[in-house]
Amino acid sequence: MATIRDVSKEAGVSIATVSRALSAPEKVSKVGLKKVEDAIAKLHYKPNMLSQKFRNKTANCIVVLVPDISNLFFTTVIRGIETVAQKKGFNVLLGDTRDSSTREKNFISLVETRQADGIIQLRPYTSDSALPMESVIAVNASGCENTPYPTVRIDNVTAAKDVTKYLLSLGHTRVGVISGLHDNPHSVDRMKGYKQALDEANIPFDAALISEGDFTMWSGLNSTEHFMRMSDMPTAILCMNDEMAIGAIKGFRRKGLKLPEDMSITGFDDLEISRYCEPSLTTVSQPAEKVGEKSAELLFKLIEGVVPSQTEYILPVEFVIRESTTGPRKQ
Amino acid sequence: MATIRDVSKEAGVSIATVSRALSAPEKVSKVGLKKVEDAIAKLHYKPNMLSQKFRNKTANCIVVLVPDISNLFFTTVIRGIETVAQKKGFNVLLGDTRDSSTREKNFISLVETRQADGIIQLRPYTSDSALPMESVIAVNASGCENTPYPTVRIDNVTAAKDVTKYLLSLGHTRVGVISGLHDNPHSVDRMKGYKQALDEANIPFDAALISEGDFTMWSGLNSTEHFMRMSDMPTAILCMNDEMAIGAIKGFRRKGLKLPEDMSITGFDDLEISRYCEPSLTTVSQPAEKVGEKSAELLFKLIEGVVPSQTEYILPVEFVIRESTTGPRKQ
DNA sequence: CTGTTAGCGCGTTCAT
DNA sequence: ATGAACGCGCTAACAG
Repeated sequence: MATIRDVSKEAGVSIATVSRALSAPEKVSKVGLKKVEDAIAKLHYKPNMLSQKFRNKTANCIVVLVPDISNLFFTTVIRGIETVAQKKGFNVLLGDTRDSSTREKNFISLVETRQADGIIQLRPYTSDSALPMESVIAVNASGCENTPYPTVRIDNVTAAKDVTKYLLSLGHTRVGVISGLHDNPHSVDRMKGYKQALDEANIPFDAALISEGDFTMWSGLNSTEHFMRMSDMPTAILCMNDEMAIGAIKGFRRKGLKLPEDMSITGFDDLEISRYCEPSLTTVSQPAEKVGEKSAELLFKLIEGVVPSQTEYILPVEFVIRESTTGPRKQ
Repeated sequence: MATIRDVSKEAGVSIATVSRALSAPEKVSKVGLKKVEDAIAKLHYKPNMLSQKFRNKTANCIVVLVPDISNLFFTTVIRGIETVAQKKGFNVLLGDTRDSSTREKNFISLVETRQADGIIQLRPYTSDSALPMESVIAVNASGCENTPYPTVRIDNVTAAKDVTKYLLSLGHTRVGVISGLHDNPHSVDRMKGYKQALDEANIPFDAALISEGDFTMWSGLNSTEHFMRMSDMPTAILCMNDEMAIGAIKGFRRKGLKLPEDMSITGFDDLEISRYCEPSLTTVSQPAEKVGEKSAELLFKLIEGVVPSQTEYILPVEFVIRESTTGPRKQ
């Protein structure tokens, strides 16, 4: 492993000249430059970035905290982050937390120990999330209401309210919900929107219409059991993400229901797959990649010490109507 | 930012003692340890890992080169890699190459500049992939036949052959293929298996039955146009991955075909979603997470300088029969 | 068990 | 335009 010293000897110049040739070539004479370049080529010299980082006290690296790397929504956000990081010359460290706070803490300590310069957290804030804001620069992507640090998010409440209103407008009066875990902030916000829509339509809230899932396809499928057992089944189900909606579709079909005639289903996220399922999914399209880009831009501003004009960005969503929703059957 | 020197002053001991207290506490007296611990707590000291890495000449970091981070198959492999890396105390840098060789080269140089200790490449080897093996420690996950460096893979040829044989055994005689790009090594290997099965059954190869896709759902859907225009359509289609199979299902359904009665479809990979589509997908289940784990274990051996007993691991696949295949309609 | 010393590879003064 | 010298924070000898 050739070092800068080896190059300087080979080129017959000082270390400082080699260093300058690399970082500020305009400050080096033509001949000097040539000698250095030749020596570098001959020795196959590559600067030791570990040393540079140490010297410059910057890791040029950010950590992305993701609860589940095999979740399509998250990976799309990550792609947006990657795009911006790339432009800035930063690397992205993968922090696959798997909902373990121990693992999360370990990744956070990467910043505290200078192995990374900042964090983007891809899960809604909860009070136990314990990001030590005083020692760590962080941005929350896909946040919720009341996130106490910089965040890029959508308006979950309004989005869920709009979906519910749409279902009501089709003539549904009993609208079921397959929610995420009840204490998940996304669940909380979306449930709030659902209730608001019911309220405005003077439809009483019925707890029996809520089935708690955990954002997985399996839990969506599983929830259909609950609804099928009801004597007065809902005619439409609002699912709090696309995965659960896909699971629900599978579940209802297995029971012999015709979709969407017997049951309207809506999702949330608009994964690419949702266009291809049968029936294709009516859902809320989140600008996942944009969320990633915006979060990264915000984080880099913070890292550079710029005080951003806003610390909360609410990105617009788009409600996409496809085949999985229709009016209720006439009794 | 407190340094080790600050701690040593605060504790009234030498720098070396602090260092030892951290890395080899058994070599420090109880009182010394206590003093150091108190000082650390008081100063909120966190060791500068950038410095440690520099000193130890190891980044404790590996790069995962992935063509597309929003591909479910890849992310599952990554999860396996992450698990093992975590155990080893290594971090995972995300190298989202997006099939750009420029980007790929940049990530490779992370190793050459000591920012990472090794690479796992999640795409089949091609001669242009240009991994400089002499200067970079690397493992290829999801490789193909004839990969010239350590690799963990499945037997694509046999797997595709088995799928084809299964379709033939159901009575299909015209079996179509939706392939990946024709020069993609996965496509090549799987096509080889397809042809072998035809050969053994004495069925002549018909180029008209091959439609070239690019492993995306969209290309799968698009390929159905080709088959629908044929006067003698195939009765079964082997898709070279699940995404294209899902796209194909959508396409055929739109044309009014009944699945699987009018057309049997098979996939490859066994994504989680494939269990939930309609009809659920008959496919080849790859041990994606295992592939990731095995690759990482192999890479760490290489990093540690251990000469592994094998440099090629072929992991078993499982053929999963679900609803998307049946015998051809009687004429 | 402890402290002193000498670098790791690089960038950056400050002279020349 | 160039070089000598210092130090970033830490670990690993060595000597005591």
